[in-house]
Amino acid sequence: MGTRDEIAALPPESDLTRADSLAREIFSDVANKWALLIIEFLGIRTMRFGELRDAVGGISHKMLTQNLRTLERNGLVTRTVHPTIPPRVDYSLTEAGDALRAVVDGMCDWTQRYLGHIESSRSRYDS
Amino acid sequence: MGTRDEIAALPPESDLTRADSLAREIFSDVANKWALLIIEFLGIRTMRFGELRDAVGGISHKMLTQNLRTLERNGLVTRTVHPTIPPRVDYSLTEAGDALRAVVDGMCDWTQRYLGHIESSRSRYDS
DNA sequence: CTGGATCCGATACGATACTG
DNA sequence: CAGTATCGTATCGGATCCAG
Repeated sequence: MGTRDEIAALPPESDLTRADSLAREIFSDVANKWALLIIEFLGIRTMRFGELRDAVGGISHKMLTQNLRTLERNGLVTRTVHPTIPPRVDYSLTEAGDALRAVVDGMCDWTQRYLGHIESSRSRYDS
Repeated sequence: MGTRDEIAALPPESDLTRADSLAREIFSDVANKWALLIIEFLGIRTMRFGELRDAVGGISHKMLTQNLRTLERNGLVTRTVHPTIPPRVDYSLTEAGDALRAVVDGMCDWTQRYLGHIESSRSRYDS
């Protein structure tokens, strides 16, 4: 009765189609360059603020603190302050953070694997 | 003779530590909210420009075209123009794009799984 | 319908200076 | 050493108008 076409034309289904606004917000929080890089490097081992800055590389003091605060608020990173002089602060992944790290690992692997493919695609496109 | 401590203090190893600037640039291209959402939805099926805009939701005309161009340039998305009136343009994932989609799927799963965890962590942090 | 161009506000980001 | 605050600048991103 003409409904087949309409069904076929319906919007697609996926986790994010069904997701509420909170899921979208979290996805946006997490799907950003600095947050993922921080997760990736903290996955190697617990690090101090300065170590993390050097490891990530190219991130400013301000962006690092800002992203670490968001990560801490979302419960992906724990912040341990040692009341010494000079102060020492250790950052490490929570269980949730480590689970995300596994995903980011996959993304790093993907980047390595398709590096050449992407490079040649770019030169083709730019010509 | 005292080198053990220095070795222990060396920067950590990881795919991204060894990565050259190109890998970093690609990672930055890919690790952004809109690009990942587009990849995720195109993974369901080939879509036209308008369908994709509706599916992603909340993305502006400008951001969609802009991100699609970058995705196309990097060889993650193919753009097929049908010379009809009105014009019809289909977007779909390449093999590289589909490989990335698998990673993004993992990220969507992660979001769903830790949604409650993150929500409670936030209220704890905000108090 | 798709897509480019432009204007304009929001915010991401870097540099710097200051505190404990 | 770690963190906050402030100031510019650059890029992000939305709204709108016009063209094929």
